[in-house]
Amino acid sequence: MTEARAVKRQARGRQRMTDILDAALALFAENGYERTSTNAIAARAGMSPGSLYQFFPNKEAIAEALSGHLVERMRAAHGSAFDPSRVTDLALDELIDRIVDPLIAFNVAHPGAKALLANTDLPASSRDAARPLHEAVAGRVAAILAARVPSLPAAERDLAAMVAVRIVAAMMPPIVAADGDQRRALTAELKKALHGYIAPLDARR
Amino acid sequence: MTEARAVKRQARGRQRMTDILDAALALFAENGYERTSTNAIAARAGMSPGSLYQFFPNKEAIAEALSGHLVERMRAAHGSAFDPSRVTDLALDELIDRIVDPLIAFNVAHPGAKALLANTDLPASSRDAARPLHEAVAGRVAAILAARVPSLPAAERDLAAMVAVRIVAAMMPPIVAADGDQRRALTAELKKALHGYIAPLDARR
Amino acid sequence: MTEARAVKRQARGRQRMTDILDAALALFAENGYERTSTNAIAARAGMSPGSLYQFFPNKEAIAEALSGHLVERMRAAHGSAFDPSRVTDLALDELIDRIVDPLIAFNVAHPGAKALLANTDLPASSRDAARPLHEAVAGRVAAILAARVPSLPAAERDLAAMVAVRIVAAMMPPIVAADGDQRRALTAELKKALHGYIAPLDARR
Amino acid sequence: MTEARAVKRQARGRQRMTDILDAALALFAENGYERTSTNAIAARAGMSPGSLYQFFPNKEAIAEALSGHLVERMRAAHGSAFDPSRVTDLALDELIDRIVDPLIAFNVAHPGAKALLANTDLPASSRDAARPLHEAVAGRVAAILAARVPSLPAAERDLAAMVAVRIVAAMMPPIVAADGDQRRALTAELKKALHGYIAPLDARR
DNA sequence: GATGAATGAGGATTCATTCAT
DNA sequence: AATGAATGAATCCTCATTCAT
Repeated sequence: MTEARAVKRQARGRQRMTDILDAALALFAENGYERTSTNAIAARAGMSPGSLYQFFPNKEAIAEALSGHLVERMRAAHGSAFDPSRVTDLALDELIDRIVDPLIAFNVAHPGAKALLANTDLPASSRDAARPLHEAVAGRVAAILAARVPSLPAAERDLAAMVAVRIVAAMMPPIVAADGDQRRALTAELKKALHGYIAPLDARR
Repeated sequence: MTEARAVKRQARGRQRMTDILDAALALFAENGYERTSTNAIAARAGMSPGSLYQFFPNKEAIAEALSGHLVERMRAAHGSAFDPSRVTDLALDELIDRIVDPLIAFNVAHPGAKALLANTDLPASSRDAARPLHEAVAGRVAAILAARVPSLPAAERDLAAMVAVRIVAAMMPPIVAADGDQRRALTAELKKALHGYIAPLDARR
Repeated sequence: MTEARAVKRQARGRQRMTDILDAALALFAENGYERTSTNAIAARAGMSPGSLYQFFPNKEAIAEALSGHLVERMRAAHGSAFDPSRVTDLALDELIDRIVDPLIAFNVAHPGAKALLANTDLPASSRDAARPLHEAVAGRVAAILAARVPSLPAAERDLAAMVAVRIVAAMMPPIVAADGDQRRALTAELKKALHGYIAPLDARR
Repeated sequence: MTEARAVKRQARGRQRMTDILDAALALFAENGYERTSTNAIAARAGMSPGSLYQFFPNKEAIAEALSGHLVERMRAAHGSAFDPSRVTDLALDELIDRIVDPLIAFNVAHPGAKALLANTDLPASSRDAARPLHEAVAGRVAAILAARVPSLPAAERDLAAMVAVRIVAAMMPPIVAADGDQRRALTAELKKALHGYIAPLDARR
């Protein structure tokens, strides 16, 4: 069947795209965006440069797609980790655990991610590769705040969510780089910081 | 006088070095380290490529010197801003104001600084261009904490200082980018976050 | 056929390498190694600078390959020119003719060769580009001497071969530069010089 | 006195020129002509680049002057070494000793000389930097031959002188590079070669 | 005369991208 | 669709030479 073949082709195409993104993630993390050549990405992905350009029109597009890909994966990892409807039942510390722990787990699992996402070393267009991700997480946090403190004005709430996310992002690199007790200690500090910042708001409910 | 001439020459040399660093700061901030060519730096600094290389042996050295330069300037801006001996007399909020406000003023005055200093986009050697700066500030913060809460174990204190500095650094880009009310609002949030994190420690004194 | 294509590709690759070496030989001979730019080599070879670097990792490698190439070609030209087993039957003058004439023919055919091979103007690594060639020829000469004068101690024989080769090399530039009667006259002198040097040794057999 | 001052100035000028040539000789010998920068020559000569250009209009002129300088020095070294009027009284071997030994002594004393003089690594114009020197020595040899074998046609005699000089030049590098027994052995071979070549001519007297 | 800072053209090399096969 | 050879603009850096002091 022509259709079956088309399906297979598409599947194969998706796989090759994923290969490219995986290769790019690894190489960007190792050497940075600029110091990674498209030829190197193609080679690591097991294809020719020409093939790579059948999936992405240029290097920048790879960075953009990669960041989108990571956002999705992180969203997935995070979203499934706790039940948003029960958010109001939880103690603040418990809530923070449920938000922060999966984020850390994800970043530990994809150590390249932070390198890419925290990065200024990107062409202007994808400079804020991290933004969609930040916004995705901030949106969740804002939603949670809205649920817990319905009286909080939207502007205040969104601002607080943004700040919280920035604090998390700021602590992520040393957390990922550390391990064992070090990582636990840093994680504890991050949670203290979040608690200190959010508790006054949370108290208003 | 030969001596007078030597003095003038040196002054001119220093000026040209500063021109280079200014040009580099501007261009690194605009386009990142890798996307900035040494020829472009020379042109922006009003000199030929050859002249630039009379002051710096290579591109990397420019980045390093620039980061050192910024660290010094920031240290100066910050250090002179308040009297460390009176640190124990101040209310925590007052203290936070005195630490944070000059940092923000400096970063606003040198909008390139954060781009460079927060940056991963640097050759390995100067990769952590920001570290000396972070450490300088963290050191000050740790000293202040030590003065205010002598009972605090050194390790705990240094960790807290590091976290505080990271929170400040994390909030700097949007603060610098914003202005007017926006900037004031963001600054207020930063201070709330610092307060929330530090108050429990500060209470132990 | 994939195989046919691969074969064709390889042939093309070899041709392009030869083009590069030919261009380099011509330009090195005209202007010397240092004054020859890789871009000029590429242009003369009818390709872009980038292509050149697909065949050689750097300029030095071109010089090395070129010298190897010339050595091989000269060895071929020389080696096939007379039958080594009959060496003992020949009169000395006849022998000298059979050695010298093909060397001259080769150098006349590749006027760049001497320029490159006699050359000190080379990066240290290929500085003695001429050595393998000298050694190749000296080795042949030594073998011939060994065959003709078995009683000759090896050290003496090798030394004599080296000297003979140096005499030949020393006379090559004017011989190549001259032509007609001039060249014949110079060639005759070279042969006289070789005869005068070797005859006493040869007499010992 | 103005005149005394002028004399002193000139002496000083000559000294500085000599300094430049010495520096150039050393550096050319170490790194070759192209890899030696005029700035390096000036520095080694203890002056500024600007001053160097008061004595020589460009780099090439330094090479040319250097070669002229060496020719003169070699001529001096050689010329004073034996009495040309007694040339006919000497045995051939004795004659060869008296010609060759001072040449070797000179080259050993100025190891840079051969590097420069044998060199193809020079801009076209001074490419044959060695020619004047070769010609100077060849002229002496021709004169000696003329004195010993008056019947020898001029053309034949000049050709023989040229060949003899080339043989000497060809053996000079290994002789200079060797030392002790090695050098003695190589020198002996050189003399054998000269003897073998010249004896038939010399016999005609 | 001397200085040495300044110049800027030029050179080796890399790499994002294209295109003939 | 895939390949990988080919491209050539762009990069960092050097150095012969000039010129204001």
